[in-house]
Amino acid sequence: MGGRHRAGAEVLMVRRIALCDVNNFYVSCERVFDPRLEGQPVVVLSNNDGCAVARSAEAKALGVRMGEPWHQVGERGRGVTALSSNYSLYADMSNRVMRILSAAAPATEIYSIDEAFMDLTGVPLPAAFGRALKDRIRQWTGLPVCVGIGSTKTRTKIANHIAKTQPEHGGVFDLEDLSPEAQTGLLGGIGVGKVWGVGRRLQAKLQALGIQTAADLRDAPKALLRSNFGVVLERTARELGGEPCQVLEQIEPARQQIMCSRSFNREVHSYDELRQAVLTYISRAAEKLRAEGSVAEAVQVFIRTNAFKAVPQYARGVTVALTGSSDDTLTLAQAALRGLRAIYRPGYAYKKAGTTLLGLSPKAQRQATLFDDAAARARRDRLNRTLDRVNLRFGRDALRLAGAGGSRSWRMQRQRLTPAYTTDWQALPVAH
DNA sequence: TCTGGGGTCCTAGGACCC
DNA sequence: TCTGGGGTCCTAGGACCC
Repeated sequence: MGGRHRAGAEVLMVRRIALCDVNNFYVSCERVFDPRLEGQPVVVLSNNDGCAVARSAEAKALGVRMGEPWHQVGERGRGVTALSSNYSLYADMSNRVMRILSAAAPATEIYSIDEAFMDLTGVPLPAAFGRALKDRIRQWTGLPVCVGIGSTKTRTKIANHIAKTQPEHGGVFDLEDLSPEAQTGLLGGIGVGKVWGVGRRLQAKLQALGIQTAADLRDAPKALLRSNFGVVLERTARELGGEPCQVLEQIEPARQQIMCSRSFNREVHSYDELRQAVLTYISRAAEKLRAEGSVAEAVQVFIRTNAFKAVPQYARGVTVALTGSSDDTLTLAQAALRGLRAIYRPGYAYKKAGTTLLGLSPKAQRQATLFDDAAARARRDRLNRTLDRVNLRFGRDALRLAGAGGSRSWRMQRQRLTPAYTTDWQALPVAH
């Protein structure tokens, strides 16, 4: 075979992307370690056991909605097992899945805790590849996944939706296997709100313009989409038609901010308790910052009352710039407290607080400031490393700032927490 | 009454995602 | 009684500069 033919074949090679995601991820993780939950209605709740953030098929069938506050579910929740979210378990299971995917595909983009895009361009039988992958993940981790295949990320998302909702495909669906007419028929049966990148607001506006289905969006005039909604939705429509606008991001881009925020389990009034919370959150954010080898140039703090309650409302945030970038817990904590003092007002019932680190850059490139004291900085680095090591070994917050408080009765509740089966020796499951 | 044009930077707000 | 947390990108508008 001559070189010219080879080149021709490459030009004709069709772009093919797969999206693999775990079904009802948090619930499925819990089921791996407690098989009695199999076939039962199960939900996993958000922090403070607030909302349903993952639902088994049985729970969905009972009418438990995504993001619904658990206390509002009422009768529909009868017989449903509700669990607190166990993030160390989910993160560990996620790593196992992602390792398998990365080893199997030529290129992978980890998109979220439970899904990844894979470049299958050049893979001869994409659907067969998807089925083999699905079986392997089930066998090696116990988790059920679905695989969608298409020529763009947005089409891949559609294909994944089909794989999940139409069981006859066995959990793997390749949109490109269909004829153009069949594709149009299929997209015509999918509501525009199901398209990746179309949320509730856009859905309502699009419907008002007569754009009801994924096919309608694909075929809508690009100029209209551009002028009414902007460039993002225009790209989504192009992707639906098979024109790639989003590439596979193989290298994880550096994060731009690190946030740590929590709702309290009760209302908090005093500055003292808010200070405890803010110091706890900024410590955690600083830990994440150091773990990824970055420094921050500003700290943002916010506090707010309960927006769901008819009480006097107050919500404010402030950004405090540092003199030079830092990853030092004490420096960041001082900045956070300066911000908190500026925004705190007595007389309100606070429900939530948070801190964000902004202006991140790699520590290796940190600019020295005029008042840099290299020796003091080195001592502080050692202190922070010790802090991180102790907390890794003895559990989060084993060593913490004095102002972060002892009892911390405002902390979030997780009353239905399952054991950290895979990341804590004390919690290893026992085989009988 | 008339009152440039264009660039950059920053922030706030709105939309989305999982 | 009880309503999550952590991110991204885009746009509009104001400040400022030449």
